[in-house]
Amino acid sequence: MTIMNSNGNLNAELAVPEVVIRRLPLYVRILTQFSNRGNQVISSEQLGLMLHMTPAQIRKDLSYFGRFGKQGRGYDVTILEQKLRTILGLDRAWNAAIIGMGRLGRAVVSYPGFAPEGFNILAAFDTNENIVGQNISGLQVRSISQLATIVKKLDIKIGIVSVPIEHAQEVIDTLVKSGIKSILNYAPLSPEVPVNVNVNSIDPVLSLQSMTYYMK
Amino acid sequence: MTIMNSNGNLNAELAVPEVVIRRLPLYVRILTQFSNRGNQVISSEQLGLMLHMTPAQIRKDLSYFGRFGKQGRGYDVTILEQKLRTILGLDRAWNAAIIGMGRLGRAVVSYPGFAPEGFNILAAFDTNENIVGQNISGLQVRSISQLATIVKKLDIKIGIVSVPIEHAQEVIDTLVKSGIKSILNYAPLSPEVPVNVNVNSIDPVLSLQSMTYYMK
DNA sequence: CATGCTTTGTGATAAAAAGCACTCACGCAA
DNA sequence: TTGCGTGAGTGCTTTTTATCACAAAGCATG
Repeated sequence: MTIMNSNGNLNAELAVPEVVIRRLPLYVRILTQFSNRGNQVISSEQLGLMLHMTPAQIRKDLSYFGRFGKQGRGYDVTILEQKLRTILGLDRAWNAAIIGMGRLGRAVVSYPGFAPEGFNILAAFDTNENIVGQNISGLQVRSISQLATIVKKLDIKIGIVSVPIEHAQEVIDTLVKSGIKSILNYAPLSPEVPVNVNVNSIDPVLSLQSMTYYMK
Repeated sequence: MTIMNSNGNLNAELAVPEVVIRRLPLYVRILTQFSNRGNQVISSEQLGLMLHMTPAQIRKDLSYFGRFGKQGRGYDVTILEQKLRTILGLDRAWNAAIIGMGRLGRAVVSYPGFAPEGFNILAAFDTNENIVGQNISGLQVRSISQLATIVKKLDIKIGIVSVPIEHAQEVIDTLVKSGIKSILNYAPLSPEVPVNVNVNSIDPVLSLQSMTYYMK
């Protein structure tokens, strides 16, 4: 992609702030809803109302990637959705593997929200020999020793970590060694990873623990 | 609490930024680990290493609430942990109710991470008459029509929403009407709530959708 | 095809957050 | 006791993020 920066220099790809990237999926979600309701055009004001943000912020965010709107009119819902999906890499499917098939892991693989968005959990792993070999939600649980092989064979790009905290860092190291660059982590720790690896942690307890501050 | 601000005015309680509040539970977590390993003192540098943040930021964050450290030495692990727990309101237990006892709701109530941190899910609700009356993980599922009554009776302060997106806003409205001020939301939407109500959403799909941006 | 209304895209400005760097308190050792 | 090394607390600076406000573009209407 070629982007012109404010000095007029070509090919000086300006880094898009991570906060902006984290908001794009929200826009995609609203656009999908809007298009399902049959709307063809949406304004930054409408988007802002639905997401509780200012229209200016939405326009700024979008302006990092191009000019998608029409003055006096707004954005074409379908086109903008498609553009954002392409920018985010959501115009294709992504294969994932999950490590840790205890209660949490079982819940994650049975969660019906991933597949419709193109995230396919194709392999499940565990260290516990009692669990290895079991069939859970259509997935044959494999030994973690096979991770690297399967990652290559099935073109897996995302690792989902749902092991107890004691094993989490070790499992993450194994994922990194297998070439995984994106990790969704359910264990309550701040893992150590190389800079070129992306970890995103899901931690409902942290959410609760900050909410209580305001409950007095 | 009495705080002196930079102008020397007393009782001018300065608002603590929300980002700071969201980081405090991370500090608590590390302090607990540290104290379990038998360490008595920790420095902002050590904390920063474990959490991948600068020592200066940690000291700044803590300085919103008081002076807890000793120069040349660091922070007393136990004392700091206790102070932060008190600040966050974690020196007591909090009762929660969950609404939506489908697959996701079942996973949430069986998650063993809440109770040890003092978050007790004392009641479960659903709209589906086939589910109401069932006993799930020791909880008798009740009809949503009883929500307000039970919230009062059991002193419930937190609502956990694990219903499908179609019912989420409606359920959240019901929680708000019952006097709930803190909501942990698992449904993929940005809910509409009054300003005095706090919603925190857990959304693994959004995490994945922003990670894919960097996977190219 | 002019006029008015709407809404984008974006420099400029403001606000918020993070980081720097220095002073001074504390502990320890000689 | 004095001197040294360490690390907290904090004013100041820098960086990042959000908001403002306005020119220009598009559409509708007569």
